Amino acid sequence: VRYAIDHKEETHRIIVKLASSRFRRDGLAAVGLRPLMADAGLTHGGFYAHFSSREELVAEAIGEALRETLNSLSEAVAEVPEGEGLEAFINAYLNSLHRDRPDRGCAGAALVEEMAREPAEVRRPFTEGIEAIVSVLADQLPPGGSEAERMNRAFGVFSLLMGALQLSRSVDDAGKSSAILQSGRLEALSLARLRWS
Amino acid sequence: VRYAIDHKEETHRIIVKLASSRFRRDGLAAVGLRPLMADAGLTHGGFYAHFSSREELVAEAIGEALRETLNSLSEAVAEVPEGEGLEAFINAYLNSLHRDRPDRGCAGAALVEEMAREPAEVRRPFTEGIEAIVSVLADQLPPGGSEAERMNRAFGVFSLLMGALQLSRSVDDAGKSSAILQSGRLEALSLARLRWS
DNA sequence: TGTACATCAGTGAACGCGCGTTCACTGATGTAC
DNA sequence: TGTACATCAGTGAACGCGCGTTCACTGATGTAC
Repeated sequence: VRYAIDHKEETHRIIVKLASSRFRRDGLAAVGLRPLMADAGLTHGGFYAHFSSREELVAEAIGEALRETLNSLSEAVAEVPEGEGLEAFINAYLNSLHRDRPDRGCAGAALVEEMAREPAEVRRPFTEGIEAIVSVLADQLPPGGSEAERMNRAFGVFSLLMGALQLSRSVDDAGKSSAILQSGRLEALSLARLRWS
Repeated sequence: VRYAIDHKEETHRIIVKLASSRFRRDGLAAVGLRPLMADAGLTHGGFYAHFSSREELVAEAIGEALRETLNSLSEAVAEVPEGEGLEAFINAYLNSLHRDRPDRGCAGAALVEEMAREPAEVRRPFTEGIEAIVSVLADQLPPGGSEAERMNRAFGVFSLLMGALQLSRSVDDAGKSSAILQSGRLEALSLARLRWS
């Protein structure tokens, strides 16, 4: 079969996007190449025309997932008037829709544990993606503080948001899950608004 | 072979303890029953004399892991004078030793993502274990606030600690990892000491 | 214009491997007589 | 006291299955002549 000039690039892009969703939904370990390629409308043998190994796909998919999250959080912040970006960020991150759709959500919350066991090739795009997201949050903090202080606080608030989202997904009771989301938003906001020391 | 009366119970206990370490270190998915039983000095066939399925082991091991963490955090708090329990808890949770030994550490930080995909049988002991740990933290908060407010704040602080520990394990740079631990301790302490509204 | 050929994204059988689970069997000891 | 037997935690071969990876092959199209 002879294809259009950009056909292969397009296929590559589709596989990465699909993988970034599957990895977030099922975890890195649970995604097989055969079902993945089948979902993309292909057979498994073609995989190695696009990637040298499964690990290369993981690295690309992590980057893609965090880029999506960065974009959607940046949009949520950009949509509201000056000064309301902090609440917009927190509300966009910690809500029941994000809890229920990990496949479209933050790859940090979905994959951070598995990242700890991955080689540098995979951890690098992860680290960069997380830092970019935390930087957006740092920009929404109240004025004041040094750049380092602002990043430290943003990392703290982001850790809280990520941890609370994970707990809301894992707890064995719908009421407890909602309570974690709601109190998480309040506590994150309180910490983010703490005066600079 | 005929064994001592409590021999089987002892073997059962050893398998659960070993599994709780392996699960935390390698993730639920990566632990096979054959290597696990071999580590316990047994062959894989004997597994089903102790557990009806792998899932039953997972549920028991989660409970065991969280009980260990509860005990070690309770001890850390009990060792210091009245009023210093909060700092003791935070410092015991967010440090480089805990970061580097997930197999002996908090099962929340190590397994919360995988819990989200497990059946109720496994999520129940997880939820109970996390609540017990958060209760210990709530008891260390400064006086004031309703019981609900205290638990909400404790959940916020614990989310921060857990998220920061995970990020410190996943980031691709030793300096960044240390910075996350240190700023995490400070931010967690600031949030925990916020006056009650 | 018509024909032969090169291209190359994608196909699918095959590789060795480890997985969870089942089950007929082992064999050292305590018990019954 | 001596012998036959029941117990049962643990053994290890076997089951079907999906995994990541390799590789000889396909076949519709664009290009060369």
